[in-house]
Amino acid sequence: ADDRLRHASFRGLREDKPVREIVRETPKPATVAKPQRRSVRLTHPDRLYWPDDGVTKEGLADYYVEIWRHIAPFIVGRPLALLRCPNGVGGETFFQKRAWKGLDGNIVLAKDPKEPSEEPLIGIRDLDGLMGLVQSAVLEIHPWGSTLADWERPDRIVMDLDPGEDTPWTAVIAAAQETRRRLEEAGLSAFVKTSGGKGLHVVSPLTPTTEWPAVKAFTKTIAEAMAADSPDRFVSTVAKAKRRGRVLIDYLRNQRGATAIAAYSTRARPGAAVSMPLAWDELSAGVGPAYFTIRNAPRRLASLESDPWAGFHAAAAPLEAPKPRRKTAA
DNA sequence: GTGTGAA
DNA sequence: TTCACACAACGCGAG
DNA sequence: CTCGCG
Ligand SMILES: [Mn+2]
Ligand SMILES: [Mn+2]
Repeated sequence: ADDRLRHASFRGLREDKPVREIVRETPKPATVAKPQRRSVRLTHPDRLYWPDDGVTKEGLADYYVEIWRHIAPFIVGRPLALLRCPNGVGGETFFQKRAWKGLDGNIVLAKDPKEPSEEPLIGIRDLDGLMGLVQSAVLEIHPWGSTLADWERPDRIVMDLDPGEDTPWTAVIAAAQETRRRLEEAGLSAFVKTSGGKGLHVVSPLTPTTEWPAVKAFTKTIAEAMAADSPDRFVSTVAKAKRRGRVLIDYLRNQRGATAIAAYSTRARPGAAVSMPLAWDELSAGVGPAYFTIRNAPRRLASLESDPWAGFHAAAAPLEAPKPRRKTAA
């Protein structure tokens, strides 16, 4: 069913070239009952949150109900930073990390043990919580890398790969592969997703055994090594001036309190893209960072033989103290 | 999107 | 009752 | 210290 209008004026549209298995024709028989949207009522369900794309508030809720089982492990039980856009993309937007007056009852308060006198942070427990976020006009969900069960020991690393101006997409793919190599060399597994914006994220699941400062130091070492080994391809500092033609290896997502866009979260930009987990062999010129959207993501997930990130949580490994490179005799 | 307080 | 208005992050690294 | 950054 081809629904809702697409503005003909929206240029830069991907001409849905079928990319191998990325989005399959025949959906798998859908048998599992979808979780129903329950107690949370949406005000203004027909309000356009992505006006250029014809996506409404209710469309956003439908998307999250549909992909709930995929997104849940990445957003439940963690402090969340939120990007809210009550008037949709194009209207005023603001980040919010602390509880507010009148927040939905399904959104939980989480007092940061490191700042007992501050307002609590925000979390969710279940689909109703996510629906509460939708009702609050949350268009982007940015979780911490650690959980409410263990604030100080992250259970994932994110290497955020951002192309500079004039950096070809193939260079971002190469950066992801190089990042993967180095993470695996350290005994970790590495998974890749589009960011829904301009780049890629390489994500490693961790067993939460190492505290933030050591985790950050580890990721900084990787970023700086990459920049040192290929100064023409990579930079590890955020200053934009030096990025042209290169890829920023942004390791600073890996600090206490820092966040990165969640897998499957929508982005508050024209196009209604989402951050989409991929298999490594799906990386290609034809699948850009914003290829997957609210519209085509559910189709992809319903038709995939196997979720490329199915093994994500089982693949968690401890971050070992960096081994001495090789022991030199004597 | 929501609570507040003035009109 | 209506409506204008305020409010909703913040820490880090570079220079 | 201010500024840019995400
Ligand atoms: Mn970044
Ligand atoms: Mn990025």
